[in-house]
Amino acid sequence: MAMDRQELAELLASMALLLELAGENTFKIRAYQGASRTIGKLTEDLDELYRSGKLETIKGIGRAIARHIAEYAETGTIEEYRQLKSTVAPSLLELVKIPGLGPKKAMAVHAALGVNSIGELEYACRENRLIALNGFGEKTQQAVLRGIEYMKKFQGSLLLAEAWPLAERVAAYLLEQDGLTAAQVAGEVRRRCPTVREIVVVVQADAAGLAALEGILTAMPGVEQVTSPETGCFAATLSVGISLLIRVAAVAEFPTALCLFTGNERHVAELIRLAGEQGWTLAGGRLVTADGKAVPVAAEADVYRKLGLDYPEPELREGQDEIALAARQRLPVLVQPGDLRGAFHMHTTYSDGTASLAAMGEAAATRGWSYIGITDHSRTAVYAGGLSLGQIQAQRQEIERLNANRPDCLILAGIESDILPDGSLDYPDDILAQFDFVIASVHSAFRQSAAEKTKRLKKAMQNRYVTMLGHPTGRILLAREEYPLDMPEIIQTAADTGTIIEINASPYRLDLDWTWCRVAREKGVLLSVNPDAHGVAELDSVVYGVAVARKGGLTAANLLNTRERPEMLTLLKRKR
DNA sequence: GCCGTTTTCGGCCCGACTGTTTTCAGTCG
Repeated sequence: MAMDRQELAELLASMALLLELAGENTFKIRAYQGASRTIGKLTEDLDELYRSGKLETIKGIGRAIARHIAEYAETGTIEEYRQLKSTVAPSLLELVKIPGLGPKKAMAVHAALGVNSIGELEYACRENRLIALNGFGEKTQQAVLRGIEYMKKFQGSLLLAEAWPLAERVAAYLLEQDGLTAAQVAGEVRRRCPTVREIVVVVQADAAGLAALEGILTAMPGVEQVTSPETGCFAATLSVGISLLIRVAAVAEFPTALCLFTGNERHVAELIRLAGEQGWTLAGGRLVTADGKAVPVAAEADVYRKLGLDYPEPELREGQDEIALAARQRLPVLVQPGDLRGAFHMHTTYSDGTASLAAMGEAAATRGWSYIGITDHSRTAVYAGGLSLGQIQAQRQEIERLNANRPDCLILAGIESDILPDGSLDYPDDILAQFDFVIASVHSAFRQSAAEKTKRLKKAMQNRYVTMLGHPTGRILLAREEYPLDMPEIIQTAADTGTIIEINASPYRLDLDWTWCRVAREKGVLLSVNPDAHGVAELDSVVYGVAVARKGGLTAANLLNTRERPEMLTLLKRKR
């Protein structure tokens, strides 16, 4: 059986963290970190290297780590990892997740104060006990408290990319049970919200199915504490930490119930108000006329039709202007994943990606794309292996070779250039001019004021070689707040300068947020759904970016990478 | 733990930022 290169890389990285928490020497830790990176980015066949006994020819892999890899190849695990894990206090692994608390400080509070959990750490802060420790002070204690607050805020939420497949699994599981004849995901997941607090599934059940449901849920893997707050409704906590809500509908009521449990509160209130205007009631899975007759509803779209509305896609049902648009037959025709002709913003083994340039091109072609834009990191991003001037040349030459051999998917040579604190880029214009396109992104000096940051981004967009603005707000969902920014002014500048704004489709970012998409659209700003892929599989993140675009009411015409190749190439050059 | 030799140990990778410090350690990207 072939080795899972990514899993092995993660295993080695975990060993590095465990060694750090075990107080091992820095250089040993670095060796494991380096080996992890090397394995993650390896382009040669790892199994072949193992079979031929050549693991140690890889730079950064010596005798000890080669032995670990061999063990992994044979057994799928590494014994020393298991031992390390058993010697390091599990609470330390919890504590290092707090932003601002690294391994050293986590070890200090654990060793000196006996802190064994995040809760205990918070208590110790409130008791003012951290400031007594060496290297700690008032500000560090405050920072730790802020970090804890921040973590708490995100407890009970999952990324869409985690919640979506989970919700679909729950629905599929329920559908297999006797007496349950339909099950569909509703709520935040169906609306494709970037983060999800509650999974909602609407099931259609007969009387027997309803009676059995509590037992079915209790027996479901990953479910804790099932309650039934009202008839036809079951609530549970999932072991992943978010809640699950099951809404039961009778056969004739399923489509209406699905509608009522998909839209957000404002959307549904608006529907109920519209029904009320004609003396009807909309509740409990039924639409009832003034004289008490149930309006027949065979599908969700019928609910809207009976109320005089076009069908709004679930993503739009956020109680913005979608009802008004639906009433005037003015809903946008939302972009779909199949509309994409290619993608920009992806990394290769030249910087911090895990797949080679050739592999990314191959993967794009198998997805039916007719172009991709490679953007490795620029030289300021030393931590991410940013490209030197020499590497830029080498990469361009390789791209030209690949393009000569593979005309179906054109590879464009781009760069993700860092926007420096003063708004200039980290290559001079004559270098930038050599790229087919440039994505400009912020990766440093996050703590500027809103005014400084806005000025910084505006200056970058005013550079004629900056084709796109990358992840505009810098947020990491459930981990890092977006930095303060005058977003309307940023969007206006994009419009004025012809800069394309990225919808970063990484499920950890989804940045630009969907709420700004409509503003961009109204200003005539072109957007691009960019996977920000660091490996082949992450190219499929575009699905999440398309979800953002759809939620923001965008059509295929609002996006760059829905265009056929010639038009796309023209648009890339329009600032130059 | 890895590397590279001037063959058997000594050095190993970056820069900004912050906070706790009198000269540096820890964290982060």
